[in-house]
Amino acid sequence: MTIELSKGYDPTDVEPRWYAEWIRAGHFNAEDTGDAANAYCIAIPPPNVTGSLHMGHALFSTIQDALIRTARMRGFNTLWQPGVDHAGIATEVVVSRLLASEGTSRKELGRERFLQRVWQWKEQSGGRITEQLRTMGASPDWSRERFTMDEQCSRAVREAFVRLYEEGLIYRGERLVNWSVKAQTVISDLEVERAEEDGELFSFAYLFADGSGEIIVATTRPETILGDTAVAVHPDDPRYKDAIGKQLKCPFADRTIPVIADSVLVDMKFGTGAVKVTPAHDFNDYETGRRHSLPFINILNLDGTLNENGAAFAGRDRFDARKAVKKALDEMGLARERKQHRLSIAREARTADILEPMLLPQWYVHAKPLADKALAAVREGKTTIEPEEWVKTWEHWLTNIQEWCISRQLWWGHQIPAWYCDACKEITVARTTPSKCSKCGHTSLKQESDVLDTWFSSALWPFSTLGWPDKTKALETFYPTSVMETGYDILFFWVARMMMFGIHFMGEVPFKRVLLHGMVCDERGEKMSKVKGNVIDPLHLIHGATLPTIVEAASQRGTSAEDALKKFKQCYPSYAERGEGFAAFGADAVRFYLATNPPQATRINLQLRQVERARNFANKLWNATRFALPYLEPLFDEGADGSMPSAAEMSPADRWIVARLAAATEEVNRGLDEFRLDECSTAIRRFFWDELCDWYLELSKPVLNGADERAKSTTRRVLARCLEASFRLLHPIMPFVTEELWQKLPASVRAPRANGAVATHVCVAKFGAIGDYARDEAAERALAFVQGVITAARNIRGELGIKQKDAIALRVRPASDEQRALLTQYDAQIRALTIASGVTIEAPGRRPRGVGFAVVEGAEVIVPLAGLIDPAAEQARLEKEIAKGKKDLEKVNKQLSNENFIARAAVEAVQSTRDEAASLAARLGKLEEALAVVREADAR
RNA sequence: GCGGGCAUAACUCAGCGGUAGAGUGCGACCUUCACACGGUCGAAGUCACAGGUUCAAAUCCUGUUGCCCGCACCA
Repeated sequence: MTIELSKGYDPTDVEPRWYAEWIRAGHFNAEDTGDAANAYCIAIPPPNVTGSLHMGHALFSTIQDALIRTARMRGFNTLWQPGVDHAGIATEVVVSRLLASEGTSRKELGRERFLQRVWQWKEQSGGRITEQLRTMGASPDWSRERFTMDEQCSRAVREAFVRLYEEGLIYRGERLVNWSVKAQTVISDLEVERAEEDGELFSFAYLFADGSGEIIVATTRPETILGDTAVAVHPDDPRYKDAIGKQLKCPFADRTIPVIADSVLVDMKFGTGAVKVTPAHDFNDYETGRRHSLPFINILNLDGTLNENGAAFAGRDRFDARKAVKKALDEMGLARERKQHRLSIAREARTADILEPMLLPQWYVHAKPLADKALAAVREGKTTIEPEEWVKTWEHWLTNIQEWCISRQLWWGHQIPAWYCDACKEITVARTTPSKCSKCGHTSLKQESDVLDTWFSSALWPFSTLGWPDKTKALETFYPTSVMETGYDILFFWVARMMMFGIHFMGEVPFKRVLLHGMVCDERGEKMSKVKGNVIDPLHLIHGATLPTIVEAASQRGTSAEDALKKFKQCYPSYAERGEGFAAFGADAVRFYLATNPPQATRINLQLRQVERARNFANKLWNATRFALPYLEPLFDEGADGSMPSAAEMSPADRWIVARLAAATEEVNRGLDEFRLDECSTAIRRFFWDELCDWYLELSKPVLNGADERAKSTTRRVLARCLEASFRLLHPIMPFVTEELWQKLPASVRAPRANGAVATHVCVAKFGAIGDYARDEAAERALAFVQGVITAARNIRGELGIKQKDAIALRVRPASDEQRALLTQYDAQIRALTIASGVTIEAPGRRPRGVGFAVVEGAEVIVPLAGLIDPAAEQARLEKEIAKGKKDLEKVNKQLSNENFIARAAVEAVQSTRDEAASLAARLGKLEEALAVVREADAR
């Protein structure tokens, strides 16, 4: 039987096939065994139901899938818990837009019909991302997919809310919150996006009520004058000493406000040193208001218009009112100065609406006691955070924890299970809809219309998905989960809150390790956004796309093709200059590329050429296998022995490659355990490409094509085993190509499952473990010599410009019997790889004239140049070598002449330096002798 | 303002106490029967700057400069 592979690897053909096959085989399914010791679990950071795959998802799915696949191959009962969250604001925005396009609105439909509509939208177009994760090769247990709004998660949310309320950790209170007029809801402090923008600082005068003059204050929001309840000055400010305590006239209302002294709010050096105080519409003023017991005057309606406190401006929109107030002050002769001013503006992320601080009753979680426990858990090592740079940030945030506002004025979400009694106004909080008031027994109850923050349900995710509040077998098996892997940017949003709730409700941390990754940015390090026109769709990299398609997807709708292309080229200069689209690089390539980035990087600057490089690596795997398969034919026979040969049977090259495999296996395992996928990918790439392909395959060719059947059999098995082992090591990062190629190998060389049973797929074959293969120092030394001779000869060829077609008559003078034997054994290989007509073993004696010369491990490599090139060219090359050798030797000698070094450095350090000096000196001596010969020849 | 991080080859980044590494890019040569998505050879770095600790510092400490990220402030 002969398996023929096409010349190049085509991921588009391979990837979908294997995904379907894995699912069919049920390999991703976990079991609720109750055996926690053998369980491995990661709860997916649930993507938004509105979302579609972006680079961030591609990154997390690559990392988590690699960890999950490794654990599965190692024989753990592995659960990657999938699901999406309901994304309160985002979903309402999406569906509201849809409704607007249909000429209707949320309000028009009413709560019930609106929610029906959202569910309908969710069924049709929500959760597209879970399909896309399949394209990435992600291997969660899809049979357990959860949604934060499904029955199970909703029950957990109600239970959590009620318990926290009963424990006094949830309360309703009136505080200043960030109100979004456009989104019609409050948002939490964490979700506020601040940016510097240009604005105007407007100054005007407050007149004293007694007519004794004025105080000038400045503001960027003149309409808030209507809510002012004081003007503050610094108590130490001599300018205003007499003003303190006096009353000022409100320009638009029939009331007066006091001048107060406050050293916290007022910076004497800023502006006039006097500040208007609007406690109901500014966070600092709010605190000031509380300190001085000032009245809180709310001037805004929820729709952003001014309310009855807005006097003449009542009913006008906040921004109209601003203009009108300025004009009015102008007309009253109170306006003083206008100047351009940079200020930081708070906006809501989804709608870009300017947020208004407003005084509204909301529900809060009293976070402090929960945060203390989360803090302690990390300090006590119950949960580790990696990379550890983030621990300080974690500590800082949790020690300064703010109350968590959990109510949102949305319809889409978990409606708060609190009921207000019409009769006594008391609040009844209950798991199921109560029939009467818990206080007065009245039956006229109305449920709180607000819903909970999406993060509230997400915070329960690691255990709500496993069946909490019931005591389930799944919880017993998989809680605490093994790892939480996510972007550092949601350390607070999510990780901290999961920790708080996990510890509180489960009595145990929700995960043992927190692994954080960075943000995928464009080539220049800019965050991806449609505004910048630098968004890359991972699916375009996977399936291929033309440049116009890529560019169109990169930018906002409505951007001209020309502009979009210009922006794109700026963001990806090194790639865009080619003017090409993407070939279908495949999910494996995208994964491999993403895995090469170290986890400490807060930014991963997308290098499109590197994705290409990763694709090339897949092709390399393919072609190495394509080369090997015909030679492996005997291993396909019934009952063929595909075992790894014993060391005694193997040649030095065989032992060497197995030793290198052992090293790679070690590095890959270490990399995985230390959350360093970059080191895994480097190690496996180096082993496969630089060692297996560049050396072992080349050295094996003469053996495989030769007549020595025993050597052939050994090499065949070593080669097959190395390929097989490589595919297993690489599988967690490049699942598709490794599965495809592993399946093509003879069954006789394929590893079984971790439990010894036959593995039908590489995705369940035993993962390579440290100790599976033997290190072999003698073989490494031997091959260093053989490779050294070949490299030296190639170097002479290359530097002296010997033509490829010209064979050299290589001569080597070995420094030991071992070297002599290796030269004989690898005669064919050395000839082939250096394009030599022969390798003559040179007896000791005088150096011949007219040769290229090099020293390798004490042996002399001699390349006669007669008839090929002018031997004089060798002089320059030798001089360069000698100069380099002298410099190295000088450095080492200097160190050895330092008495302190000899006396104080570690014994091994001194010895290795001495050895180094000796070998450098010997080498230099030989090179100098060779140079002398060249000069002599030249002089004649 | 407070806190954190980063400065290493043209680019993107590893290395974090014992003679400077990778990939890309660059230059030269090669279509040799796995792969041009390839092969061989080569050029390229006072490891930001200034001090200190050490026998030894890219690596540890201090300071300076320049970037970046949080948090706060910006009337």
